[in-house]
Amino acid sequence: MEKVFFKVAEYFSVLSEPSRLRIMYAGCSGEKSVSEVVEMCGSSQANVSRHLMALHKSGILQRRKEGVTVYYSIADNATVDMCQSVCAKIAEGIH
Amino acid sequence: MEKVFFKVAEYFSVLSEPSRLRIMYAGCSGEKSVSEVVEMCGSSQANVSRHLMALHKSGILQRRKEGVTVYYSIADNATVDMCQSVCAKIAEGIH
DNA sequence: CAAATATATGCGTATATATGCATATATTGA
DNA sequence: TCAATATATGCATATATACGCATATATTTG
Repeated sequence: MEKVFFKVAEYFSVLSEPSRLRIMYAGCSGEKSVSEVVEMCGSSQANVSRHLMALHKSGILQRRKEGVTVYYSIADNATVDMCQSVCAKIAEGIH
Repeated sequence: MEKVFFKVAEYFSVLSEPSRLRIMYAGCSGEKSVSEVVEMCGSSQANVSRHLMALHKSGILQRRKEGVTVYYSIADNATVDMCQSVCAKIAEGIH
């Protein structure tokens, strides 16, 4: 199955952007609306919205709409654990 | 530490290319020379060399030179385990 | 319905990078 | 030293995408 390489690459690709990792980090403390993430991350609303959507489409974040507000939350703890492992590995390297 | 986001992103970025994942897969069966990887992956020598170098610089592959031949091997089993976990997750999704 | 608020998206641009091609570099052997 | 082999790299190009900006869409409230 040659397609798996592309799927896996696509998955890692979602996690290969500092902005999206910042958003993931913001999400670690619980469900957040788009505006809340915007405030926490200091990026533009348009970009945050796009990044959240990307994380959602890849299955990493859940999306819930309540009125005009959209809430995103971690759907896949395995991904967060993975990010933390990598963080730890890198922190080791820095010391 | 804001820099961590960039470091982690950079790490995932190395794994976000099908060609490099193919090379990683080739490396799973043990140490390989550049030519061997070229033959296994069907990509050009120039590209394979560059990808191997990238994987080496990120600390995922080890590099050993013996005469004119350069051998690369998995230096970081954690990364391979991670790739396999992601593979499994994706395989689930496909069914 | 009009205004305000929250979110998503179209478009242009700048930047990163994967690849092909040619070539440089290094090592071995005749 | 010259040729052959293995690997690395410079350069041009095509493609992907993050971002800013403006705007569309949806929902609530007056």
